[in-house]
Amino acid sequence: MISSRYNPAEVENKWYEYWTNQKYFHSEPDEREAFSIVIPPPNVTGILHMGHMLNNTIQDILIRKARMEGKNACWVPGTDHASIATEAKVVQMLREKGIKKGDLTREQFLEYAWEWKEKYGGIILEQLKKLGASCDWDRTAFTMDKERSSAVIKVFVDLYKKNKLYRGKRMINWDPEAKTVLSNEEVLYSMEQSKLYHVKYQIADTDEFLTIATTRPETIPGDSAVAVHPEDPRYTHLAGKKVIVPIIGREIPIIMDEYVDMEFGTGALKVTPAHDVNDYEIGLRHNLDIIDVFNEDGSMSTEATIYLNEDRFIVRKKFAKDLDAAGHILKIEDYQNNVGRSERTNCVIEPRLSLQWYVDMKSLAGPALDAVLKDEVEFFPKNQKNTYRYWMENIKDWCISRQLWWGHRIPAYYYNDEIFVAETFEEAFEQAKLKFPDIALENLRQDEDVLDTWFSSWLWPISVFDGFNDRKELDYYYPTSVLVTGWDIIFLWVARMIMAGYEWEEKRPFNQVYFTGMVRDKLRRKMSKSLGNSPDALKLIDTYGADGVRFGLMSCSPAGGDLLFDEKLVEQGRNFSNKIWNALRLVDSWDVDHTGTANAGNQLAYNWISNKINALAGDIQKNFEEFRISEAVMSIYSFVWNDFCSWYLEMVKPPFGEKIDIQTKENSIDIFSRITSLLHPIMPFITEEVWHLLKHRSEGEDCMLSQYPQPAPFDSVLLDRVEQAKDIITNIRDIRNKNSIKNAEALDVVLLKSERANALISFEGWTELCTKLANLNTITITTDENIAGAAFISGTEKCIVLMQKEIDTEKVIEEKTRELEYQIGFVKSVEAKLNNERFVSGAPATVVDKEKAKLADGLERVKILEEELKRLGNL
RNA sequence: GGGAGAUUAGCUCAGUUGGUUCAGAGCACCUGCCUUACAAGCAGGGGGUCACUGGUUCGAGUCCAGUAUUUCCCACCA
Repeated sequence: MISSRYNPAEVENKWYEYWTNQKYFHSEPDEREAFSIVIPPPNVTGILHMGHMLNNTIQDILIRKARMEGKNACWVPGTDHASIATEAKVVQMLREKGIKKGDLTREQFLEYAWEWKEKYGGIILEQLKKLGASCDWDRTAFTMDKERSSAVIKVFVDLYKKNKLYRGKRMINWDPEAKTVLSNEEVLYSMEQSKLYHVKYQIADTDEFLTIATTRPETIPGDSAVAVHPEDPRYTHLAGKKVIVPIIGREIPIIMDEYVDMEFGTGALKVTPAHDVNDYEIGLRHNLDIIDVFNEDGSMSTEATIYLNEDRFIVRKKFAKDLDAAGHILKIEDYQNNVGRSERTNCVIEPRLSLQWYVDMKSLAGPALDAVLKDEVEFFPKNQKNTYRYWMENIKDWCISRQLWWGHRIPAYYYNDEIFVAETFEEAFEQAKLKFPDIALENLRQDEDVLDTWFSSWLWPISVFDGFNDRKELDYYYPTSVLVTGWDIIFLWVARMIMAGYEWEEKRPFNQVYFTGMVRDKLRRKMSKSLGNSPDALKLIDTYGADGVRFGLMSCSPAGGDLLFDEKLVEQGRNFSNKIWNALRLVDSWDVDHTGTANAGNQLAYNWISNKINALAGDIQKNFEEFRISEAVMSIYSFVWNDFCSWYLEMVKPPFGEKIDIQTKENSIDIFSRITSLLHPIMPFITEEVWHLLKHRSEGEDCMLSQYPQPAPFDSVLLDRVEQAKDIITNIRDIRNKNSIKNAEALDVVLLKSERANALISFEGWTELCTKLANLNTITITTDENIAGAAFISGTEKCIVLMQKEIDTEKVIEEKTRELEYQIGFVKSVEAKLNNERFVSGAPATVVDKEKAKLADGLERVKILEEELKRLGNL
């Protein structure tokens, strides 16, 4: 007995457990074609959010479909150690326990971190299971596990040997909260409201003042010069003079540099080489002192000489007050400027001079750029190619060292000023001994820093198959088939993976990249914790079922475009599940007449839906090829709801209390099964359940292993004929509605005699369908053009519904008149076109023929309408 | 400052190579229905000068130019 209501939670748990027990998600290399996807590894600290759900639903759809198409589908799951984010979490956790990171040794800290990872690191993967993700869980990888770590170390050593890695002292982005350097890609800029302070500097040995404008008065103690433009007439007389740094009292030179914009502020710029990229450049040109006024946590350093150890933003206010009190502030303006913040800690970035490791990216970019431009790696949507191209052509070196503990420790070892790079300490020591035979073991020191998280991520498509150690799996699964990810990490991750792929495999890492958009709320705001507009993913699954959520997300997610999430979408998904469930209940409830055969109507219905599903499979295939997944989803939705439920099932449904012939029942189960297969990748759970409830299946004969329906030839004439039947039925229903005729009241319908009408009515099964769905006594042909009743045109056939009672002719006349006007207009426009010599000679013959046919049809309709109006006495 | 998109129904979006029966879908809306699969439903229906202006063409939602509005990316002037 099938329950009257679908219970997603129960069904979903049951099937997920079954699938995993059967090892259906597991893949091993074999003779079949491989279809592989590597998951964008979520942060080990992460919990499932809408972005993950969208992203992973798409991957699961692609993987399940490929699996059903007979490919050896392998979806590799895993997590990312997320260096900064995780370390921040662990530090916070320790703080709550009253432990300071600074009081721990590296080893002690890492012990806590691993403990934390073991405890919380698997949560997000468990959540993915709730969504139905058919990952090969036996392959679950972690960017810091043995194989992945080994890949990272090997690659570092390899790059160093190839001279594509170097250590350099440069201005970098410093995150004072995490106390580490960040790459440019990890800094997010946004316009923020701030103040522009106009500060007066006294010119040494005079009573004159020079006014500069700055947003950062707290860096004044770090000033090394004041710069003006060499051609600025206001200041040329100051060449060679000095100014006194307010309050601090140091004398610094006035320098001339073309970098200065005369139009901005006062045209005078304070130069703080330690704390601004441009100032640093100026400093180099003029040989200025570098005075670093901040500690690594963003508090004032001893070099600042003031407000020692107080935070930079507090000092900004205090120092501004001091300046004002001393008469140095001319004015303070409101000002919008672009502030860079750490992607992970959201802390304002401090430019800082520092010694770090870099990858020479120009040496890697070439093949990776070509690959995308030539569509060797295909981007969907295409326009992301431009973004990629621009970045690759202007690529900057990648700063990969991080002043953290959680991550891959850099395999660089130092002795005196010498660097030794090797996979192990022992190897490094051997190298060192060659150069310094007397070196003591304890004097060789490993670099304290770890590598950027992305330094392991960029190897992911190779390293998940342990490709740096064993080629067996890699040769089979690599290149992976498609990467599904957000465009926001195109530089951080996608571009670098492509570079790594060509550098170490000389092959693309994936054939295609599908970029998903951001999930936003319906007001287009980003989903965020602070706005509270991000729905709880698991709660959504609880409420609407994983299938409902998957459907909702997919029904409205244009490629590359943002998804404006509205709970209505998943509600529609749940309703769809319900619809399918009820269709199952209907089919299941049919008692079978074993002796009967399908009547002409049922036979036609089956032929029709069967042809229709062939056509549908073609559309779906095409849509998938272009990653138009939401279109594929909606076309199935519409097919199931409209064609299958509203039309097909109504066509064949036996009258209450009657049995159905065995043939039609089996046909219906056959169609329903094909539907569940088509729908399975999108809604895996309910389809599996329905598949098994439709009929008895042998052991292991499951929907997720069934064959995905492939495009097949279809009879378009048949489809047209049934469309016409549907049109007639709809028209009759409309007449019922407009004239308040109960459905129970059977009607008689006549078609005006014509060749086509004759053909129609003799079309096998056609009259049965009309009779059943419109509840007719009869549908016949007449030659009597003046027969009374409610008339309508279907195609070019005039149909008349014979009425028992008088109809409201006024409304009908109005309607018909409007339609006539439209048809006359239409005919005129077609005639005009056909009378246009240039059209007839210029347009292709097929187009002209089409127009002629249109004209003929149009004239026919005009004729019918005119006659009808004449009959109604209004012409 | 440089670049890439977008603008079609109340909302979110399709609309492939220009062909008019090509103005579409879902949701929302309106009307009538608790008709034994389904009110999480059924049947029917009404909504659009395709941002604006010009151009190319026999023909433009579709191609070109300009304008307006807007989103995003990159760079960045303190």
